[in-house]
Amino acid sequence: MARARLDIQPIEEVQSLKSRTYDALKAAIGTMKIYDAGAELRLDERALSLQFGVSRTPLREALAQLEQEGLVRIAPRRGIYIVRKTKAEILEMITVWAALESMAARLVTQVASDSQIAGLHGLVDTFDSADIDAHMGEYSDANIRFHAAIISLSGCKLIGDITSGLFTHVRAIRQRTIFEKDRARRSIIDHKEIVEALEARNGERAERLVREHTLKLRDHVEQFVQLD
Amino acid sequence: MARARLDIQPIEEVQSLKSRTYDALKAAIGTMKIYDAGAELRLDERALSLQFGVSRTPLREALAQLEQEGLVRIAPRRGIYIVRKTKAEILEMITVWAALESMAARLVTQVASDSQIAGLHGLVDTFDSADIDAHMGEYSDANIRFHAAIISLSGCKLIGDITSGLFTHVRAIRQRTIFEKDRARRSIIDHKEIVEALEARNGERAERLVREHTLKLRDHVEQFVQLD
DNA sequence: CGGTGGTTTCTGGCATACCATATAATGAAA
DNA sequence: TTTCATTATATGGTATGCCAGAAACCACCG
Repeated sequence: MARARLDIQPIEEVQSLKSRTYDALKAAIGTMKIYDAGAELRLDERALSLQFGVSRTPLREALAQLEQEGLVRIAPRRGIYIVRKTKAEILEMITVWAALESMAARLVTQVASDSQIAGLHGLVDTFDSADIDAHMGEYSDANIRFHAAIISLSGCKLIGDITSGLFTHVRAIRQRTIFEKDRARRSIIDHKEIVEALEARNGERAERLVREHTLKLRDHVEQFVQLD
Repeated sequence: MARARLDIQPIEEVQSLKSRTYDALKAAIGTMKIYDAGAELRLDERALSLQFGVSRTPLREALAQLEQEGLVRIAPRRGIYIVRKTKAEILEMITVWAALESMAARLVTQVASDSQIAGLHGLVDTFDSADIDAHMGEYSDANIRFHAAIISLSGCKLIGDITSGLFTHVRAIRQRTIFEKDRARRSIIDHKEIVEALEARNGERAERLVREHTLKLRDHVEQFVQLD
């Protein structure tokens, strides 16, 4: 089977400066703590073009895309500002997330293979209510991957695209979300129920569980996260 | 009370060329029959900049936004092409639409006023199964407005934004969808049921009805619309 | 001391010129 | 006549300069 063959590497495709600037800017904004009090939300075209070492043209095209995506707001002759989402907007994003991921769960019961669904256990069973306290960080990652896995297994690329776009915005708020032990514990229970429903190919139930699970997060953020 | 005063008009805010070019391009692409056989999908920057009477810079920024939105694809040094969505992508869009509008329906039962919901009757009761045949065009419009109204009444701006983005793409396919009398007739029945569920403040039922209604469209497109 | 009008500066908007590469056209060699 | 290498051209990518509007600054006047 294994013949000697050329290991063809994809040609080193040097992306355009616009595209690379877009990625760099998006990453920079993503890691910035834009919700901190003294955060500098203003961007300076000329300064950025110096920092990135590119001219203003590709930079502006990248900014135009970020504006389209809702990450920055360009005020003509006044400045370019990183957009701070309001609490209401964050809540809307979580609501949309709930709608999309619950639909994804429904799709999973229709299109995913048994082995794919079984793979979800690896992201859930590892954690026990008992030792959650010590492994909160790991759990947080596994939590994200669990939801990403459901969306991925749904086979619907568009749901993945939209939710990843939402995640870009919500991520900034995430560091402000306090992960209480109790919430994590109940979250694990929810996840196990969701996996059960998926395995049973019960689309209605899986959809409902995912929706309610995410709407719990919505209510939690509404109640406990302060932004404005 | 009424003193003589200057009737101040808001200054006519001239939008930027980038923004106006964006709108013009989007409209132009939207009205173009891009799924017809001999459709010219290639765009020429220089030609467009002449037609619009603007330089390439704002035009390119507008194109960058349209690329972000998925309406065009920019191939470096090869050309700019209007994106033809595949059938699979269209189906995904309708699926996402179903997820979002069903969530919107749920929200309507929670936040909309009785009078707002009652207003939906105007978009439904007008049509009778009997005279659908004669007023297919009108019905088609009312149909769109009905769904838009639900999304609007949900109060969730984000759902509106995303669905309007989807509509931009689906609209192009719409002209290929044959509106059979039978589908329209059943569609009206569905709508009436949806309004009933909304009036009863039955979130679960409204959500399910809207989801199933839109998934019917999905199945119909999957079965009868040929694209590729 | 406060406010008003003018001036400077800062900042994004736009036009233009040039660059690099992909593709087409051309022509010479087999 | 066909093929392949060379050249020309077309097309998007990038850099740069100038423009106009907005904000900041400042000096003058009340």
